[in-house]
Amino acid sequence: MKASTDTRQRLLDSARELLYSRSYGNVGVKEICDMAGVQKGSFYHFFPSKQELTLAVLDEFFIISKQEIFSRSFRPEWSGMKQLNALLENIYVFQKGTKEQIGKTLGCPYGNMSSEMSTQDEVIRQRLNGLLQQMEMSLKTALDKALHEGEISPCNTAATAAAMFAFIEGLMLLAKTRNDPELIREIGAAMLTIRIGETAIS
Amino acid sequence: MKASTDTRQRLLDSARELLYSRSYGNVGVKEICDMAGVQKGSFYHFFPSKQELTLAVLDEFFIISKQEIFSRSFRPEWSGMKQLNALLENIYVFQKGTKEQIGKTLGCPYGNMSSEMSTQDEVIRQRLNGLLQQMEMSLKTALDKALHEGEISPCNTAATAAAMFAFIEGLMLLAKTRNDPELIREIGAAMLTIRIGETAIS
DNA sequence: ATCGTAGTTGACCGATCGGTAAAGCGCAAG
DNA sequence: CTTGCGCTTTACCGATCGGTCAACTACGAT
Repeated sequence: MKASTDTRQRLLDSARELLYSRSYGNVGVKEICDMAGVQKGSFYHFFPSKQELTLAVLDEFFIISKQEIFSRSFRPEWSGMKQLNALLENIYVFQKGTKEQIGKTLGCPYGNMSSEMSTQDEVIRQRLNGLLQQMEMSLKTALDKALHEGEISPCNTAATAAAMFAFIEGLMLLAKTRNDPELIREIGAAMLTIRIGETAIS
Repeated sequence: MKASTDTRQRLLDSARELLYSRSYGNVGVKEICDMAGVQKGSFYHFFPSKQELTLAVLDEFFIISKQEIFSRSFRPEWSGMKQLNALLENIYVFQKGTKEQIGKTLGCPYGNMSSEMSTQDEVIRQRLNGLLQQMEMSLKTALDKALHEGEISPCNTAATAAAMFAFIEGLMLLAKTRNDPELIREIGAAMLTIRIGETAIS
């Protein structure tokens, strides 16, 4: 065939969609191949195993997340708090998008994968943990900015960022369970009230 | 055999352990039967399908949660805020227990199941949603108590309870991803700072 | 003593699982 | 023209999947 070089990419795309909308254990490589229009033997030419495919999907997801969510939220010209607000809004828009497209609120791809696989595949767990830490760091940077610009009073920004990130993950999980992205709008703003180690002066 | 009547219970116990420590899609009914010392045909005498077994496991998990976590947290003689603090502590103790026993932090059984199954099985999703709402209601009751006793200033307790619950779920998910229950201790207290609809007077 | 029934057993179903092997393809470099 | 190679195709592997089935056992009620 001539469609040669994009075969890997089509496999990646199909796998991303299927793994995100379903799960690791409930999606077979046969199904991924069918959606991509690729033979199974060809799959194993590009990926040595389902596990490696999953790691590649995770990495690609991270790139997409940065493009669609993070770069649209953490704009340098915005204040720290405005950045955090934008993050919530962009997450809402993303979740609402999938709901309108396929009728389902899918939640966080990393959180989903972690729930299922963290106890079963140590390599995947560590990859997930690394990606999650990077996102958490983005929150901390925004918080540091907010602190530096006087938007918030002094606190432990590292711990607060971790707590805010936990809140976001839980928020997406609950939105998925209710199959309703509006939950993000309804209670998302509570994230901004989270604080750890606040030195309550004045 | 003579072990007749407890066969169903042994199946339930095995399934609970396996589904919690692994996942739905990665645990087969054969494996559940083996652990329970039960023949597969016998399994289908008690449960019409893997789905029904899962629903039963969820219900039993809820009973256990109430015994091990909720009843030890929401003691009527305690103040609302003390109850919420106790909840965090009991969750920590529980997660730390599994880590010490099997070396892994398993997170929330409902959150795990929801992540994997909410998009694939509507019946399971609804059951999960119902259980989660009940737990959220417990938080609201504690918050109302705290408000009534003057521990906190007026706010939207229903929305605040939902936000606190989201935080807890995210907290357990992150602890699972890091495979470290200590995270619950490190940032768990942030839950108490969450507030929605606070009418900031004075 | 007999019958109904709850429970058990082990074989079996077609389908799918992740993964392998080998042969064949088009194409570019020699 | 030929060789080598990236890629594709097809058939296949043993294992497991969720679920079914009929035969069988043990026991309690009549």
